[in-house]
Amino acid sequence: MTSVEEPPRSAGRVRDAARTRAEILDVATQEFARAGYDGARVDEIAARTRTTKRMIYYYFGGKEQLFTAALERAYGAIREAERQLDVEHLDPVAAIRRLAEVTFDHHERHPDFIRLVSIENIHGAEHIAASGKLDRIGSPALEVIRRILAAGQESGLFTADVDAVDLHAVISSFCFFRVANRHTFGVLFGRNLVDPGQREHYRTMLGDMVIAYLTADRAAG
Amino acid sequence: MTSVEEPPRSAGRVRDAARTRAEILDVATQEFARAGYDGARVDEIAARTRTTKRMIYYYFGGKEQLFTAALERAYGAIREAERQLDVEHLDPVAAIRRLAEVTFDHHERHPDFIRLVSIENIHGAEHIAASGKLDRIGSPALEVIRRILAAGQESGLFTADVDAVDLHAVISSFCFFRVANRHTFGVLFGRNLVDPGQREHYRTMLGDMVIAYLTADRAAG
Amino acid sequence: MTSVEEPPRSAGRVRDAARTRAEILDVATQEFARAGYDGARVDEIAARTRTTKRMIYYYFGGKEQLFTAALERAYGAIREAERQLDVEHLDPVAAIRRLAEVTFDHHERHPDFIRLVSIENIHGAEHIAASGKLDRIGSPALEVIRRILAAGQESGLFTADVDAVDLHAVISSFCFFRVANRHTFGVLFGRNLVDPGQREHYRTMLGDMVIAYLTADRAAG
Amino acid sequence: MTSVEEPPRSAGRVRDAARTRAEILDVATQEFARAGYDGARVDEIAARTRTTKRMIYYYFGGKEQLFTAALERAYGAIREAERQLDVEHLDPVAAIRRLAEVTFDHHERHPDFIRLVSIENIHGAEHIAASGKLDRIGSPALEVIRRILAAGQESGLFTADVDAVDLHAVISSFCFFRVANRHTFGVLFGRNLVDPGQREHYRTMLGDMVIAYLTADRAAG
DNA sequence: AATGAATGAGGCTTCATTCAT
DNA sequence: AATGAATGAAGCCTCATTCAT
Repeated sequence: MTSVEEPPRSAGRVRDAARTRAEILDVATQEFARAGYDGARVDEIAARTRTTKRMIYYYFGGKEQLFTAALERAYGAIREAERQLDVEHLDPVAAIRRLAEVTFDHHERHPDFIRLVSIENIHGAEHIAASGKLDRIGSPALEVIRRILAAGQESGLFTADVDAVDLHAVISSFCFFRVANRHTFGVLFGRNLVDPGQREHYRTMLGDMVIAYLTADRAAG
Repeated sequence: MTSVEEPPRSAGRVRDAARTRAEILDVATQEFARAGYDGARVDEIAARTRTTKRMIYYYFGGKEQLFTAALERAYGAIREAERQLDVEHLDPVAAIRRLAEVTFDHHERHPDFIRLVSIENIHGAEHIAASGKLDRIGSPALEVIRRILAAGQESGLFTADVDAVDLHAVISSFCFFRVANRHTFGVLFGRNLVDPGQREHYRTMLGDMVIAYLTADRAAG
Repeated sequence: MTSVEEPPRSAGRVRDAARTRAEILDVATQEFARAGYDGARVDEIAARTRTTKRMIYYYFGGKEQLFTAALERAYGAIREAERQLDVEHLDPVAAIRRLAEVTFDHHERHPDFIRLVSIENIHGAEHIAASGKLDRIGSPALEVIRRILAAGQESGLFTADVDAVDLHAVISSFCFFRVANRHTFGVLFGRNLVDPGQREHYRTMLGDMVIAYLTADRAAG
Repeated sequence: MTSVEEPPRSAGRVRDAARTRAEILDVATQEFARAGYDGARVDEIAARTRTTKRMIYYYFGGKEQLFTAALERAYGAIREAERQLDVEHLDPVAAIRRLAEVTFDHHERHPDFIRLVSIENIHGAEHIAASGKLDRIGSPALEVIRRILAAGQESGLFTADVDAVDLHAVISSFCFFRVANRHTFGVLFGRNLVDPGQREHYRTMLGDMVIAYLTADRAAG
């Protein structure tokens, strides 16, 4: 009755360990995002987990390593999303728009990731600098951008002088700001940047802006 | 006995008090910017001041109020910079470019303000929401943008469908991201967004992009 | 009715602070002596004091500084005892015997001091080395020994080749060992070195030995 | 198939087990000596061993038993050294000097043993008291001392009233103090008691002192 | 108006040990 | 006989704040 498919006898524990690690990482991400690095409470993370505080230290070593692990996982997710990007069949304009939308959507869907990155910047990026996993990892999107820009510039559609990393920065800026600064922006200007009813508006606007920039006749400025 | 010319007897003290307040605020801004709200240490702020920790409580009430005061002062500075903005004599394109540059320059010059805003967003903008001084204060830039957009749209130079707040968000996004996320961006992509040698490049790029967006033929997208 | 003798109004607090410090030091000495540096519990020290654990950190800074302070006070006490030493009027033999007795008595009366010194040696004397108060403080007894030896050697009573520091080491050895190693010695040899009934015996023995050594004809060995 | 010459199948393991035990004991001795009983870390001991922490519990039961085992082995070594003592052919004076030298040399060569004994005394000798192996084991040296004293007293060379255990205490005092308290003594008096260049000096001094004491005319004191 | 002294509450971490095979 | 994974209990310390003039 026990099929060969079944995991070995110790699998239960092993799977539990992996699940526990993942659970800790989930809760830690939320807690760090909620209150910042120093504001986050290891006790609180433990309390919202099926394990104890002790286990956090057993699995991760400490608060700092836990934060780094949460950051690594979050960056892994966006890299994965970018890796899924399939724009080879699209013309340069559509491809860039698609790229902007994927970036937009990922930021929209992962506000905690955005907060983690904000927090990491408050701390001078010390954790990713020391991570080894993230140091100079770049972004799969970059290679895609490079290919699209080359194609667009070759075909004469795009202005020739745009750099891939700069373009990535421009796209990220808007996506990031819209999520990261939504609170102060909302209070200051009375406008909710992440209002679902405005999502399509901003998504289009970003694409429009990038395309306009890439196809503009610089002499016009 | 005391002529009207004479300052009141406590004037020296009063001026000292004002100076002390300002000094505390300076140091607090740096300390909060350095380590985030919870990472900042009241002891550290006091140590780097000519007063004692007790005085911080005497003048501001507590850590939270001190943070709010620092934030209020920082926002006051950028509003002041925007108020200096004199673009009435410029054509819409030049005016928008000028506005973008002023915003760019202010962000460049006040990285601590940027960090304070990042931190405030980590905390859901609770301090400015409760501030009274900042709540819905908006931005002097906004009125300027509205006027420029109206002129540009009327003259047919600008595409008709751009909103002033949205444009402000776009400009702020890039200026903010470049400073706020320079650490993670630097480590991840090996590129220093605030490299002085690239400052003019990015300043121009922002203007180009905004102008391109405003003058674009949307049908092109 | 309140006489001028009375302490100023803030004296109560000040005296309380001094008393509290002293009380903490008393209890800390006992606790460190009881269990060694790492075995000692800050919580336990606090519990046996009229203050809280927090006050220990307020007054001393931490466990390590508390240990150092206890050590400094204990060394201060023996130096004071040695400073009381008045042997100028005695002949060299009686003077040396008196010195040995004072040393013997101080060790006898301060077993906690002995333990503190044992503990400090386990830790490589790092605390006194860093103390500043104790570093190379030497001992008042040393100068006394030097004078006695000089007198004794000059008069021909003492063998000429004995060094003051060496003699101090010899005297201290026995006094220290008798107290510090009484537990293992007792279990191993079934003899209580600090048995009150044997105190005079050991006190005399030490003097006899030292005198014998100082007055011996080395050729005899 | 298995000849009688062959070790039993488990011999390899058994020998390994014995070697592992010895290795653990070596490292434990160093670690306890380094930091005291409570300062020593089971993790550290395990890390410096080819086994795991779990094995320490498997072989010894716990930290306390491990300390006891280390102590037992160290005491076994000095007892063995004393057992090697061959002074039957020497005259009483030479014999006593030889005994003092052997004790001196053993202390010199086993500073970790000295530290273990210091630590054990900090803890009231509770481990050796409970050991069974060490309780009232005395010292082989004692019997030797007794015989030498008897011979020396009988021949009139030695003063009659010296007890063997007392003499053992005197000799041990100096040997022990010189090693155990070298750190505080060094810092306090600026003199290194275990300076190799002074070894012979102190070795001779101890012998001189003991002989002087044993041969002295008590009336002199 | 200004301040030195004191403090309650909670933070992160690490220890020796045992569970479960 | 031997072991990898897990853990309860407690450790030291530091934080923002208030007491009491």
